[in-house]
Parts: sequence; C-alpha cells; structure tokens
Amino acid sequence: MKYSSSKENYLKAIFHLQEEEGMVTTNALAAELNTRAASVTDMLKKLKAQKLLLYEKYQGFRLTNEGRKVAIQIIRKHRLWELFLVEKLHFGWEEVHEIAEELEHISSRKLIDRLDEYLGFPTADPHGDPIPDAQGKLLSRNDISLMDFKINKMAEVTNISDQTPEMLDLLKHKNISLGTKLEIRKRFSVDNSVEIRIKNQSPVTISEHVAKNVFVKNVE
Amino acid sequence: MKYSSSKENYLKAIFHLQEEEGMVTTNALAAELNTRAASVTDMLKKLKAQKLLLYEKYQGFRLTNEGRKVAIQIIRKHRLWELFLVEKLHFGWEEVHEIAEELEHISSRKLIDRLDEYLGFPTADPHGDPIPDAQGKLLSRNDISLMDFKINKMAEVTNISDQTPEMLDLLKHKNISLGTKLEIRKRFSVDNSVEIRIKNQSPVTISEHVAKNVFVKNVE
DNA sequence: TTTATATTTTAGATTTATCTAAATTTAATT
DNA sequence: AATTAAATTTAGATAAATCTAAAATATAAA
Repeated sequence: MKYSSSKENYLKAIFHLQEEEGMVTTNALAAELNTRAASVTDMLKKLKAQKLLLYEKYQGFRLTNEGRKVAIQIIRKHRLWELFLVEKLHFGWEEVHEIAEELEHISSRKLIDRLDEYLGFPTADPHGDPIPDAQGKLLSRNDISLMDFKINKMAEVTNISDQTPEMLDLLKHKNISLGTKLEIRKRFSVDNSVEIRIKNQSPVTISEHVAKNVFVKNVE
Repeated sequence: MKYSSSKENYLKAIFHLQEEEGMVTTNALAAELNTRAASVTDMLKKLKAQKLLLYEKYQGFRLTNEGRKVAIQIIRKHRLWELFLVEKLHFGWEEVHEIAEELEHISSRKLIDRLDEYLGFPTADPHGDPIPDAQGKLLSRNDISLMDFKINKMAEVTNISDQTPEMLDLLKHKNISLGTKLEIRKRFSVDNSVEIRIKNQSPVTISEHVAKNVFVKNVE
C-alpha cells in the first residue's frame, strides 16, 4: 500500500510521540507537525478509515499494528538516508535531517533494501538512533539520558538529541562526541548540573539542559 | 524557487517534446503525461502566471528561459540519480527510470551537487543521455537514430530511447547493447527495415520501429 | 469558402490537505 | 456539583491538481 507523504508524516510523528511521551494528544501532534488541531482531527479520521489508527473521538488514539509497521518503514528510510548522506556524501550530521525528511517518502522498497546493503546493514544512524531492519525490527535503544545515569560508572555517548548548532558547538568545545567515554563525578542539586570526567581529562561541568540531551549507555 | 512535483513534471515533459518534436501541442503533452487536455490547459495557465512558459491560448506555447532552466535541473537530477542507482546500487538500467522519477523531485541543491561529485562528474546517464552540469549546460547529443544513419559506416550504439521490456528483450536477443559497434548493410524500402552487421557476427534485420529507437554515433 | 473535423479551452465538480471560527466535550477549580 | 477553562471536533472555506462535458477556435476537406 502507498500512502501520501502527509499521511506518512502523521504516522511517523504519532509513533515518535508514543515512544517518547507515552501518550499522544491532538494538540501535541499538531505542535509536532506545525499544523492546527483541526487539521489533525481531519487526518485522524482518514487514518482510522484506512485502519492505520485506532481512534474514537475525544477518547484518544493509537497506531494499529499496520500503522506502526508503516511508521517504522518510514523511520528506516529516514535513518538509512541520513547515514548515506553522512557516510557517502560527507554531509555534516547536523544538516542531513531536513534532506532525509524528503528522501524518506521515496517509495521503492527495493531501493531502500539496496541502500541498506550498500551501507553494510548498519544498525544506527549518524545520531546514534537505531535503524529498523528490513523486517521492521527496531532494536530498543538501551541508552539513557546523562541526567539519569548512575554516578561513578563509565558511560559511552550514543546519542545527542538536541542537534542545534549551539549545542554542537558547546559539545565540541567540551570534547564530547558520539563514542566519548566519560563518567559522572557529582550532581549539583541547586541547578541540576553535573560534573563529568572524560578519560584522562580534567573534569568539566555541564548544565541540566545539556545533560538531558546527551544519551549514554553502560560500558563495562 | 521551489515548484510542485506536478509543475516540474510538466516543465520536463515540455522540454523533452520541444527537443524531440520541435513543436509541442496540448494533446501531445496530455498524452506524454497520461492526463487530459483540459488538465494541461489548466496547468499551462499556472506556468504562464509564474513566468515559466510563454503561452497565448490557442496559439501554442514554449518555455521561457527560466522554465527551461528549471526543466534542465530536473533532468540533471533524474539522470544523476539513474546513474547512482546503476553504478552504486547495481540496479539494471531498465529498472531505474521509475525510481528516478521520484528522486528527481528532491529539492536540495547541495545534495545533487554532492551526488554529482560522488559519481565523478559524469557526462552521461546509463542510457547514454547527457547529464547537464551544475551550471545547467547540456551537451547536445551528437548521436542519431539508426534509421537515419549512413550505410556501410561503423556506428556505436549510444542510446536506446524505447526502454520497454519487450524492446530490451529483442535487443538482448540480437546482441545489441550500449557500446555495440555495427554497420548498416542494406535498407529495405518496403517496410523500412534495415539489415545490420555487428563485428564478426552474421547480419541481422531489424524493423523500422527498432531502428528508430536505437541511437548511434560515428566511429572512425 | 463553406462545412466538417480535430484541437483547445471553459465551466463546473471532485479529491486531498489545509485553514479559521464556532460548537462540543472533557478536565480542572472553586 | 456547578462553573470555568482547556482540549477536541465540526462546519464551512480555500488552494492545488485533477476530471467530464460542453463550448470555442483552428484546421482540413469538400
């Protein structure tokens, strides 16, 4: 089945909000898609009619299995294209999102499977997000915000969720990038800032905002 | 400026018909785009309003410089993507057209210039058609239909304009492909068929239809 | 050059995705 | 529990791209 770019964007946004926020509301979805609540309601009805969404008015909504499947395929395409742009065309990881927003709607299944193969069946995109495989299996990310990570344990940076140039500038300055190994030395409850230490470097402090947007995983 | 995929398709089709047929008519354009004459008229008005087309009703139409420029950029994108699909993702040249029809509407200029670089600034796509450069300069194809080629002179196949599976099947069977060197031995005026001979092979006859769709260039 | 035919254009609908403003329903607060 | 506020949905419009059927224009044939 083929769906319009607009429908695909709705499915993807619902999927993401479901994952991250648990609950999805009409308003949240409107904000995410830069549109109006009324437009969202219109589309929810269409998605329901196509059995991509379980929806009763005023009672909330969630993706059907089919809707979820479609959303995951879009995410797969988005992330594979992002990786292609960074790895093969040497784009910066901060500039690929927008282009991938367009590329993810190219429909050919064969194209995306070939691209996957060409890239060596990668498991994560340039931001560290997992790439669903051809069967739509999405490895759950076992990473966690630095904000929530335990103290005095070695962590490895797997993901930066805020990709603004300002954030990237700060991280570069502090020598933090994907793969950086560090540990939390101290938390300051006044402002929720944390002091971290990168291997063989002197400790630095990062703000709550930064800590919330840097994701790490355990390193034994 | 950004134009809808539909507008881009119209511009491209007008450009192609202009090149190949000299004159473009509303009906021819409708046929090319698998749409109705009335729809074409509607769009012609919109293109005129955007100064992409010179058009007076009932008096015919042609692209403005701007319209031509846009069309050439679409063609550049189409051909670069086709080459990418064949060279990097190992698609057969007969299966890439449809996918490139979608990819050609991705808007990022930087993307296409990077792709161009990645492919080594190629000058022709997998069908032998020239790829316009970043400045929109389109090398004129110096090839000619086998139908019109002179007799008893060595020719090299540069292009197959009818890409249907039936045509490709026939060409494969007769050992004709891009780069094949052959010469015309005889023309039969009854049915406009031509007898050709590929180097070191016994002569074969091809129909008018086939000869019209196989393009060749001179070989000294 | 008039008539017949073919081509092109207009008029009026339809579909998809949007919007604003008003109405409805649910949730929160006194 | 009644009222207010917030969230959601409906009603009615709009813009883009398309369509069919009818009208207008141009071209070809008698």
